Amino acid sequence: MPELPEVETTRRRLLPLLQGKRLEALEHLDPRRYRRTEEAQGRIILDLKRRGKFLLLGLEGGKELVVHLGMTGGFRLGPTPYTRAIFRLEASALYFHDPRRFGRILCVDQGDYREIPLLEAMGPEPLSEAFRFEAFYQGLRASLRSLKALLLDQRLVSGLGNIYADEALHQAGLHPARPGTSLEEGEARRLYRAIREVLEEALALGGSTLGDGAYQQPDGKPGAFQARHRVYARAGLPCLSCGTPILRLRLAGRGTHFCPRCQPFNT
DNA sequence: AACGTACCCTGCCGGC
DNA sequence: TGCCGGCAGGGTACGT
Repeated sequence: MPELPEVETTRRRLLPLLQGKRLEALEHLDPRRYRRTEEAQGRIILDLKRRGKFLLLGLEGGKELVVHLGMTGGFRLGPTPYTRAIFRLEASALYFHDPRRFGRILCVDQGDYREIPLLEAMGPEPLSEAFRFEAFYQGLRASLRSLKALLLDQRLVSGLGNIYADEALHQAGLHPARPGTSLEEGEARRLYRAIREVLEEALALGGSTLGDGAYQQPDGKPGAFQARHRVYARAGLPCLSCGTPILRLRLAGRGTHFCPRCQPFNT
């Protein structure tokens, strides 16, 4: 579920609750998904960073706790029927809520991501200076894969998931099935800009909360960006730009939404 | 190496 | 009403 805007919002809310606190215990009953957590126990939490959709808790003594929320993971201030792990702090606790159990927690030596190849291969942060148009364009041009698949891949650019990939492609006016090799420089430029704009706007609104409200912040607050979705989960509804019904197809194994008029395959 | 597909989990929703 | 298939925002493990 959570993509860059949701994970970054989570990081900002969590930081004041975690920084400088001692992680007295990390309780759970699932050593397969939450690995070596005992190595994190008893350590002071120094900082909380984000890389792509990963949260990175820096711990004293050179350890690091890597957290991925998966599709339905999130932190809560109190227990829920789907609490899978509990972070015990000195005078408080944080509850890791994850109905589908796709989330992962792993304690590593700081910066040692050999067990997490995706984190090692992670592309640049789209809202940072490290995201360079030239490298992005060359990466697109080098692949026959669809734009949708390339945006979800995390290696060309990090942090996009199904929602923001669809929204960025719509804003750029590009058909999600276009192969990377087919992009002209001006089209790639539009996509590059659209990615930054969509993510920035979503971040400013605290991300997206869909349907059952699976995603919310520790204090229970939902995001507000879902009201701004222009294609995602709008199959059959009129395009907000031109009125043509939004289409849905399966691409890179995921539901993909686009406007056939604003995002024609041929340019 | 680079693709696609199945799979991991659980809940919900629509159709019959 | 009840059941069943399909679907869901993430990533990985395979096969080709």
